[in-house]
Amino acid sequence: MSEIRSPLRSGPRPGGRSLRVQEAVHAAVVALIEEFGREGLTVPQVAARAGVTPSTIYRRWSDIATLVSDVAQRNLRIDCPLKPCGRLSDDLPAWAEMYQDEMDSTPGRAMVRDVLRGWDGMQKACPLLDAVRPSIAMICDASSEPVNFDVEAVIDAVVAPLLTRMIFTDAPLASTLARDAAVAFVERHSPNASGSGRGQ
Amino acid sequence: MSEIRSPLRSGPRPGGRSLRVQEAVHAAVVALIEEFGREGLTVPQVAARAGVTPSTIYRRWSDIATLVSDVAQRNLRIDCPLKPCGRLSDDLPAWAEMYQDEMDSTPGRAMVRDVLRGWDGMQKACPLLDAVRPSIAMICDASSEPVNFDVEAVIDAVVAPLLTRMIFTDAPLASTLARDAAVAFVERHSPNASGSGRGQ
DNA sequence: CGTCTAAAGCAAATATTTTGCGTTAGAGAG
DNA sequence: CTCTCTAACGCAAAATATTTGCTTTAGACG
Repeated sequence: MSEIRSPLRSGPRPGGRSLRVQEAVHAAVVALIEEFGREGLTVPQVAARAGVTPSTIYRRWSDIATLVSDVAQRNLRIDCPLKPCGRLSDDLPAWAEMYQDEMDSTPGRAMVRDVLRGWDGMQKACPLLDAVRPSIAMICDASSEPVNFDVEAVIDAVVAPLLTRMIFTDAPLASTLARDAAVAFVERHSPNASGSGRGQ
Repeated sequence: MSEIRSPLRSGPRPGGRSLRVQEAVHAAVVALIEEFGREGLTVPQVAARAGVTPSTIYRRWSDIATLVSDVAQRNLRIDCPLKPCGRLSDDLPAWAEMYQDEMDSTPGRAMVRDVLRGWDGMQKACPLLDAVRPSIAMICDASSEPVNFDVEAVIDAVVAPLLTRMIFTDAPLASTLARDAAVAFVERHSPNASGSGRGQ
């Protein structure tokens, strides 16, 4: 198999001009948000900065919320610069803490907000969970002991409470919220768990 | 202490005209959404139906997303028509199933979407969790056995995974998702739990 | 190199949002 | 009860944003 010329194959006219326009528009959104903030960002502004006409943007993204949501998704890159040591009771809590720090920050929250503004209520809001699975899987794979749970269980136990409380709670999150959840989760699934224990 | 005359005390001019305007506007939003759907709903439309001028709406709510979000919050009334029998292993899963049915329905999802559109990323998106706590507390109170967990733990274990997967997942939810989570949760906290077991 | 078309440009037509200023309802004092 | 005072509303003009019909262009494919 020789190399594929076009890197994308989604739309009918993927390469060339369309791509350039998309990149220019995305770059303009990033630049303008960084410069003036998300508030008051308008399509004509973005169009001017990107060097395209507003109608181009309206036809492709329909409105500013969708566009910003699109950009936010592209830029969600919570890479996991984590070197698993092989012990789940260390690795999972460490990752959880890092993840919380990323998400519960000004840019993290802004990303979630922007992405959610473009959500239609039916299809998923964004590949946020997809972005997280590889990190969790990597940690599980690195475990020296057998793992008796799957990635989805980790999402339910540590990611879900974090996101839910970020979005639907007023008070600032306890800084160890995700870490604690991860610790409890690992404890619960360790082979020599004592059972019942205390709540939470 | 004698009775307070004004039922509201938030704004500087709470009763009378302001209140009438707010009610008319809210009613107009509800009616128009029911009639034509959320798509394409505009401030001028709402204003016309409510019998007020657009500028009134703009000054009070700033934009249609905020207004719709506001309305959605007022109408979130997931009442719990549930008669606890006193056994957590029955009551909690039953409630969880009912809750999922409410939330993962067309109107439920629309409500969450609308509410989230108005979220600013910092303060909580809506009192969704507050609305849920009383139901859980009622079930716990009705339990004939001692309860060794708190309401927040239930939110983390059953509500959070449900909401997170509704929002950040593509595939339709398993209809027993919340129920299963509740069953596992109760099991985990039952006095005679066997411990480790298999994950999820 | 020529054809064919999705996507971009352009500009006129609409629709919306913003704003300044006059008006009104209703709370509170006397 | 009447008077005063002001937050919130109405109105209309101005400023912006959005939609739309038609033309032009880039680039995929034969």
